Amino acid sequence: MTPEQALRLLIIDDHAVVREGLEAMLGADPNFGRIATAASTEEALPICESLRPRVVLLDLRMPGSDGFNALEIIQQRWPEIRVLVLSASATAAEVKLARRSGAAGYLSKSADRATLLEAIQTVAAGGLVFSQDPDPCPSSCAALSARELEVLRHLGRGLSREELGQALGISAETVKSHIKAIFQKLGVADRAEAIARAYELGLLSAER
Amino acid sequence: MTPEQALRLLIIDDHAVVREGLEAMLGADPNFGRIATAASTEEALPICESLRPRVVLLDLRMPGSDGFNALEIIQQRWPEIRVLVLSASATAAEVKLARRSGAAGYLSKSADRATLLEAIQTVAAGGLVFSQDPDPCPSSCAALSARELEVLRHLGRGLSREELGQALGISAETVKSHIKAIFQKLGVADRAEAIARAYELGLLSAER
DNA sequence: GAAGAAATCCCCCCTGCGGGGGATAGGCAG
DNA sequence: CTGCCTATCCCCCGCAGGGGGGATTTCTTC
Repeated sequence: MTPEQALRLLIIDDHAVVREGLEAMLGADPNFGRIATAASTEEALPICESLRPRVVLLDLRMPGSDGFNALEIIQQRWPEIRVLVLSASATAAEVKLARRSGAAGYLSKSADRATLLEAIQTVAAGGLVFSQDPDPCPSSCAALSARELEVLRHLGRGLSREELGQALGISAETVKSHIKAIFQKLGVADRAEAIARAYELGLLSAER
Repeated sequence: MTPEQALRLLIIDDHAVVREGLEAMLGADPNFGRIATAASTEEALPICESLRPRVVLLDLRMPGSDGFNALEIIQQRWPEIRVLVLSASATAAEVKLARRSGAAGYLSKSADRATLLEAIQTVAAGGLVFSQDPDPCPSSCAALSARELEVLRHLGRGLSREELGQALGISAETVKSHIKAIFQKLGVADRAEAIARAYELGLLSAER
């Protein structure tokens, strides 16, 4: 493989162990050229500009700036960059969202080395890697509407219907309707269970 | 360093990336002897028996069997093994619990290579590593008691006070007391906010 | 042994929550 | 044009949830 064909790679992950680990794993492979690392979105953008990596390995769960944020920015500025999302937990909703946001692939960190290498090659070649969908949604997994998701987030902040209505500029009764719909779609009975389910499904994320 | 002094190590983490990553990082260091890896508690125990590692690197967040589970079992069977806990998020409550469960150290995955190596050396030497507490708890971060944590988990399942009381074999009034204490310690106003805060603090985990 | 925390149980009170039943308007697809 | 979905708003009603007071026992910790 000539140097021109060497695959330039950027790893974005806030965990040093994962960064150095991936670097060590992939650096040994002759297929890869320069491998750069970044611990945050802010750090990553200038590197994208200068290095112009073919593939970016991106961790979605990062404190501060959301991983989705980075994904969208990168896809907007450099559409030719192939983003392979690495995530600790593969929620169906997250995979879907990542796909829609322009990711070329989605891989669990539980994936072994061979799977990872193959996935990188695939996305570098222009392919998609959204193989395994362990789909944690049992049935009737109707997606929440944007409004409902917004209401859900406010529920997690402990707002009452009245407060929530003021926050969104709608009446408390409307809030009630949304909450009712949320309960039905998530198959839960009260707010607490709704929040728990939302975290399990990845609709809400712990890292903020 | 003679072979007898070489530090035998066991890495327990369900993420292949982290496992191979750590192995690659540490394998290069001449201080270490054999390095074994395990993806689960079940896998780890026989390795502990045969390898008798001086240090175990343990990821607390593992699906299926809880990381704490592994920690307690290892400390009970092989008290001489030094367990260094590696976790994605360093919650004060988790650090405390790990310490009480017999861990020799607690390190965030965000720690850099040098910090990690130093931490391993320290715990291997019999020292403790509970250095940095970036303490995500702003103030009055009293740790939840075991009972309160149990109540909290049931809250996330949508149980009423009465149901929860029956589940735990106590009266609904006692449940109320526990919930009250939880609200106070977490600084929240209702169940939904409590669940959200619990996920943010890592008291509850999306991986189950 | 005193102090403290944790776990258990009890009282009153009142507000907000959630279930049930609606209605109206807009948008988008068939 | 006729559904279908979403978002918006309204009513009644009963009870669980949460705030405010307590109390007792056990256990650890100093």
